[in-house]
Amino acid sequence: MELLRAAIATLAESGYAGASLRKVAQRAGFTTGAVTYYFANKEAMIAAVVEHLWDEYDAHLESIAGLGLNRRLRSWIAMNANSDIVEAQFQLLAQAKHEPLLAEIYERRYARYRKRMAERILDQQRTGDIRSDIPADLLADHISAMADGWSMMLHVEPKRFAPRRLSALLVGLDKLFEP
Amino acid sequence: MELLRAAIATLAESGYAGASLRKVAQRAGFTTGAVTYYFANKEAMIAAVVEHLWDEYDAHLESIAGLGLNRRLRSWIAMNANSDIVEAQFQLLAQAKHEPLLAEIYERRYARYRKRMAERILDQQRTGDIRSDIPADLLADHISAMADGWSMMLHVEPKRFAPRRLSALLVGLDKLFEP
Amino acid sequence: MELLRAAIATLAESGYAGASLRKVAQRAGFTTGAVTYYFANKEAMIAAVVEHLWDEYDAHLESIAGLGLNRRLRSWIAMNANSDIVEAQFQLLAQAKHEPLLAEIYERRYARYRKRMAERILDQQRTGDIRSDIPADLLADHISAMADGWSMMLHVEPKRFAPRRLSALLVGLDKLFEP
Amino acid sequence: MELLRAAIATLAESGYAGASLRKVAQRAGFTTGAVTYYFANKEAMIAAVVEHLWDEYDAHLESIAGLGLNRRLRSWIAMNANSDIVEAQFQLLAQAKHEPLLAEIYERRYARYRKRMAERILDQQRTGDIRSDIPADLLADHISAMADGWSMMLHVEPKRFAPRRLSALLVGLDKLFEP
DNA sequence: GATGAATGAGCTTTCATTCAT
DNA sequence: AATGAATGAAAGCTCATTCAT
Repeated sequence: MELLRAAIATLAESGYAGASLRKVAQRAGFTTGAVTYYFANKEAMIAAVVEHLWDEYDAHLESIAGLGLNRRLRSWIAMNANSDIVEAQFQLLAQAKHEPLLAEIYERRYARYRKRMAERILDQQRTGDIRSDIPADLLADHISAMADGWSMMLHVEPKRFAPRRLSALLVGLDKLFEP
Repeated sequence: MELLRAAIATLAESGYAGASLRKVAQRAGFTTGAVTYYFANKEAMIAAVVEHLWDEYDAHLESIAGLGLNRRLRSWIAMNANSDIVEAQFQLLAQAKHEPLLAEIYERRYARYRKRMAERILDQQRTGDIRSDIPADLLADHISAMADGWSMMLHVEPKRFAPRRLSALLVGLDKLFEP
Repeated sequence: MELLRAAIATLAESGYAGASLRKVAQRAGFTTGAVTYYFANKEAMIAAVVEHLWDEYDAHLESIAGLGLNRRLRSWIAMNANSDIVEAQFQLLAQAKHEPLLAEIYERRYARYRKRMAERILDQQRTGDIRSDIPADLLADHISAMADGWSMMLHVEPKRFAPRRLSALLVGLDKLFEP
Repeated sequence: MELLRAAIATLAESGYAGASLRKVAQRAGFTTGAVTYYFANKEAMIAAVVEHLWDEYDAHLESIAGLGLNRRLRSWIAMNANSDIVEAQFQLLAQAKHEPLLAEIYERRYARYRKRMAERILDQQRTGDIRSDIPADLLADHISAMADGWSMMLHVEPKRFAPRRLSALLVGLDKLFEP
């Protein structure tokens, strides 16, 4: 829906504290009343946004599932830079710790996300693309933590992700995880 | 100062959006007016909090500088679980993207923090405790990203950091970084 | 609108410094939020009040345009005494020097007001009711300054405007301006 | 005293609504506490300021008492433009209507001021410099009203007081009041 | 004689929410 | 299906005032 997209853009642009219903509605071309017409209240809208974000996130990851780790990371970084998805996710995650409803959603979907990643890594361990001396679920945890950390810093320390530096980081990663 | 401590606790408890001057003042046993007496405005208070947080964070890292990577990570995770420092940092970092003043502070102090970590890793590469086929500054980046990612998820997915699981993760880490 | 009327009454009663949105809203039977619903902010409300005041002021002057100078002044003084218009104007004028937006409105409307007055005086110069040895625009300036001065003092020195004294002042005025 | 001077300058610069004790104290190089040390409260300070302003105003008028009407007005206009006295007076007068203590002071000193002006005009009527067909006290009222009106508009409509226009206005005035 | 810490009331403004239409 | 008027609570902030030192 239009409103969800507007909410994501607003979250990415203004942060959670700055994402008022007013702003969201205005960006979508509605009045504030419309938002509370479609959603019971703000919390409900935010919850819908989170689910929607995860759907989009999962879809993107699915679309690059066949690629190698390095390629996947590059594609993921491109999404970070060019879409509001990850930034909005980050803002909502920061809020999730103080809203049980959000926390529940994140716990559930994050677990599923990491399970899939573990499966993918297991595949690559079988084909010999990734080291096998560490269980796949642990590696999935290591990698997703690193990804979270980078997405967290992307807009605060942009220099850290300049193309050349980024390549070096990914080369390093390859070495860390190669058999 | 009392107010800084109260601000950190409030940030950790209520998040950035919920950390009003009123709440901070009340927790410290002051009235709202006292906060604006000591700080020109909220932005100034937040900036003071950030600097203070980094001072404490740095002090803690300094105190465990001599230990091995594994020990350092364990101590760092203990701090995450038992102190408000990291949670408050996370809340402020989420806001930093939308407040240039904060962003500037984070950029400066984060760079310094990662530089020190790289020096420490270089030491351990020389003593043969850490693999040397990847430059120390890249490894510092990998590790700090992972640390950021974990601190980000600590309160949302507590199960991910149950003692047994945590040990496994750290064993995995050791393997990733050992020569 | 109700709010504009309430604002004018509040300005007249409490002065600019004492005319809070709270008071205005309360007098109009609204909550404070209603004021900021109709006006973007206080400055916008004040600007709307000023334009409204001038509209009413102009309408009154128009309604007495056909009368002689003496009659016009008497009618104008009656308005001063019985309506909040002039007192509110005075309060806002005092503030205009420190708010460019207000200053601009006053400059524009005052110029128009004095231009009309000059036209009226020119008419009376042609009919021989007012002396012609001084240009009409200068006389308009003299008279409007006097009117401003009196409206300024009306509520501070009420004795100065007791009926008998007032008549004497107007007789004097007639002599000053008669051919 | 330093504080009185600072208060006058602040009133002229920021208007009554903007003249906080903070600003006054700061301009005088004191702390806010010092103001309430010297004066019982804000009202008392304002009252002291008003008396001081009148003293200075009277002193200035005394110093030009011997000059002709036209000269006196020119000197008075110069004071308006170059000193804070008249502007501060104006701001306080606007407030006087809502503070009985101020109103009382203004009533008393304004009466005295106009009495002296009437005496001076009487002198000039005797020497034949001013028309005698209107009683001096009425003329004093007419002139002081005009002066009030001009001082009120000086900073709002500066164009109205450009040198050339001003001269024309004063020539007109001379004609109005000449025998 | 003057400061500096602190208060508490009040200010403008923003916001989520309600509800008649 | 959606608007627009209005609310009421809470926010950041300013201010006059108090008082121990």
